[in-house]
Amino acid sequence: MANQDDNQFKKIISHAKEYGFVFPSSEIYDGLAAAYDYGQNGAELKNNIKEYWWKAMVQMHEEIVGIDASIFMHPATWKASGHVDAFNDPMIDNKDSKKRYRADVLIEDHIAKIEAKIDKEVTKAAKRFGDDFDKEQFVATNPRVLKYTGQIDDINARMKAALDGENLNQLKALIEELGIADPVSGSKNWTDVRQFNLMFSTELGSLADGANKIYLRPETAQGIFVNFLNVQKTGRMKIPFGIAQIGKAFRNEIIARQFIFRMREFEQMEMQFFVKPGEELKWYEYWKEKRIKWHKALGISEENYRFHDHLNLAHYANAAADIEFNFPMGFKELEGIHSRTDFDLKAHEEHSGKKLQFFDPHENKSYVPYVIETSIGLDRMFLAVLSASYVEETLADGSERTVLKLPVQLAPVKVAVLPLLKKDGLPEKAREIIDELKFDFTCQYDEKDAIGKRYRRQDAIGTPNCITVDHQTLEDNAVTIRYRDTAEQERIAIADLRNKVSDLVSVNNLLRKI
RNA sequence: GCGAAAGUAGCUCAGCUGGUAGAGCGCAACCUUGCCAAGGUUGAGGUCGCGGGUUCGAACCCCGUCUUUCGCUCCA
Repeated sequence: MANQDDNQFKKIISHAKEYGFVFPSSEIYDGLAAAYDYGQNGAELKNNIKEYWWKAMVQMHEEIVGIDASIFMHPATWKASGHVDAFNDPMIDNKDSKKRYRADVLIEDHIAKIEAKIDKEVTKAAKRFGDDFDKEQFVATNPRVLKYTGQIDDINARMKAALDGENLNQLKALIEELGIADPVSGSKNWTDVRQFNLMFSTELGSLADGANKIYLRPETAQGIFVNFLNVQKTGRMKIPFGIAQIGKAFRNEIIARQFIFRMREFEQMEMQFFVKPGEELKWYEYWKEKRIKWHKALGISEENYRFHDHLNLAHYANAAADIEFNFPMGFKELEGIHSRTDFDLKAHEEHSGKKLQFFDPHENKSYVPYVIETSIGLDRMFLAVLSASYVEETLADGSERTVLKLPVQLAPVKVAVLPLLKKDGLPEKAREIIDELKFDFTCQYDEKDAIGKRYRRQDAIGTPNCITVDHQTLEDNAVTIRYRDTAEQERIAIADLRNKVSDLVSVNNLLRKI
């Protein structure tokens, strides 16, 4: 099964390249790992996904507005958000098992073992002393326990010193000195400790003297939080309200893999919804519901989606769920809906010294709003749509075709206009039709090769409607419209084309379902 | 970063025990063609990933190197 899925994934990737959806980056220079470029059809599809999201979130909600924040942000932003510390993990590899660990976690696990020994002493003693047992006194006086607690304090102090001083050699020395072995292989054959900083840094200003180090944002959310006051004041926004944003983010992933699923440069579509404290879980449920509806409106088979509720919550969250999608490599996270409490705004208050609060006239008091975040990976959404649409099917006559059954509203090309023959004025008539339709739809003209071949070419890029001009068209101003999924045909007056196609492919159809 | 596999035309690949490149599809032009990957003619396109070595001679043998893909941590 895994093999077949793997195969399917490969086919989708090469189809994406062959038909101008996704190219490996800088390919003429042998490419750059895990960086990809969207081609002529990919860019259209991506834009259509963005449009669908933006309209569903911003246009359809009067209480939500959209912004477009800078990728560069003041370095203090990332102190406040916790990224400078939390995204700075010292890693170490075991050379025998090839497993990678966080160095501090290894040491903490070692400490936990010592703590377990203390517990054992306590349990033993409790048994021995019976009812008279005073645990606190025992722990404070028993020489063996004291020895253990002394060890723990010592290790903690040295680990803290090494981490604070970013002294990776000290960390490794500590691991070796404690005789920590890989839990998998039991081996003590370690590599050096290396720092994996998940944020990309660069220098602001042309002089790289090191004083002006800034980061490329690792998430778009902070651009929203730092503009909370600006938007609230200038837009006269009342709680509850939301701020939406689509934009690039950058993470120096150790392993960026699986096509466009995990890239170091990626695009997010995020919305932060500010609510009254105490009402966050109500809104959390509301947005979970809303967001899954957004997905399901696309008509992609529903068993491809599932919720995954987080049990272990991040320090800033009090509820979190992922919408997972059945990608070619299995169910993986596509979107996150998180109740982020007031963690971010509070942190920015502390670091900036500005009051990031909302004055509630009904309660006659100010408070820091709580935040519900919806955050979807645009590239992942693209991959979800693409992989769910890719179909190889056998037609009634036994011939095969590869067709992208994209949600028609997202298709890169909405209409292909094809003269049945490349003569007798049919091409001219086809051009006339395009010149009229191009104001409303992305169109493509094709006169090369036999008609069947042209249909298949359009199938391969997911064009929902093919319009064929024949000799009769010149007499009665009617054409044949052929539908992608069924290959069925219908005769229709040219004058009715615009409305007909619009009814079929308008994003409004999706928005009304949410 | 570590381990494994692979790099020949736009794509998929062939190329024998070393004798300096081929097929199918695709692409372009013309002819033919009345609706689901039709036929014909012609053409464009490759210093065989890169560097070195062995040899009279290397796509092929040897060494190195680069890149990509897949596994190991995390996440949108």
